[in-house]
Amino acid sequence: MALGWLLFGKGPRHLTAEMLYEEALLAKIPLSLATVYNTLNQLTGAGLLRQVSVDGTKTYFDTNVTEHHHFYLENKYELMDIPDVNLELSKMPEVPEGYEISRIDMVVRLRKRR
Amino acid sequence: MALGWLLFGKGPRHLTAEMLYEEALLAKIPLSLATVYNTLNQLTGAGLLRQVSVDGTKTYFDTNVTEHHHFYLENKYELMDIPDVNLELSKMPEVPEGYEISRIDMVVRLRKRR
DNA sequence: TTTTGTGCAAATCGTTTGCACCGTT
DNA sequence: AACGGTGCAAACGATTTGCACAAAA
Repeated sequence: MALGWLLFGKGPRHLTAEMLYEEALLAKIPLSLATVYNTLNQLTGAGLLRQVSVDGTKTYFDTNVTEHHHFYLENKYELMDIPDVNLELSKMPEVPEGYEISRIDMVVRLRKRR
Repeated sequence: MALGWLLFGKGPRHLTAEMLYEEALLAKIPLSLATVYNTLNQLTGAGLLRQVSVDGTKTYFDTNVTEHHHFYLENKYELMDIPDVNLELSKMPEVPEGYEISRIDMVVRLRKRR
């Protein structure tokens, strides 16, 4: 419950288990990292969170479960929703026989311009 | 060297460190998993392989380093290049101030049609 | 007393690192 | 004798699991 408030209490967010764990400690909610993981997984299973995989290390959880894509700021290791809704594919790839699309994950990786 | 032959000896491939390790053992090339990882990382650094992150667990390495996207067969945990080259974005999202696009990773997740 | 829910210590698993070994200069 | 390259045992970090404890039935 307490984690739910932290997660959904202030707008859309992208966080890792570690980040939420730190927030919980700051908010004087005593729990272990394992509990944070288990909670995040349960919420994901219930369709309240969406997992976003960016680079194989940390897993991000997104409180925005609508269909959308992400910017990844490589310098800050930070995710942002891509605001432009009508960013669309001009042409869907033809899907192999016997399969259907389950989800499209797009990550636009951004680096600081020098 | 031996790993190079396995990797590039027979067409474009998508494999994990573990998969290449198994192949090496079958080919009677005695080495450790750590060596496979180190070799894959060196080849990636040299621009001969491309890392593809699909779901946060295993990391895939792709021998095709040209710009392209992937299908992910969820039932077989298998990657495929998306053949249709002209799968393009109709509209590039406007990138936040001070940033430029470093790379776009798109994974179209496929499930078996029932 | 049994059953159900909750939290976490310890285990697991993919990956990286420090260092020992060996051939070369 | 010093140097450079190679391979791997052991360490590491993110995540999962089995189980102990507690509250409810």
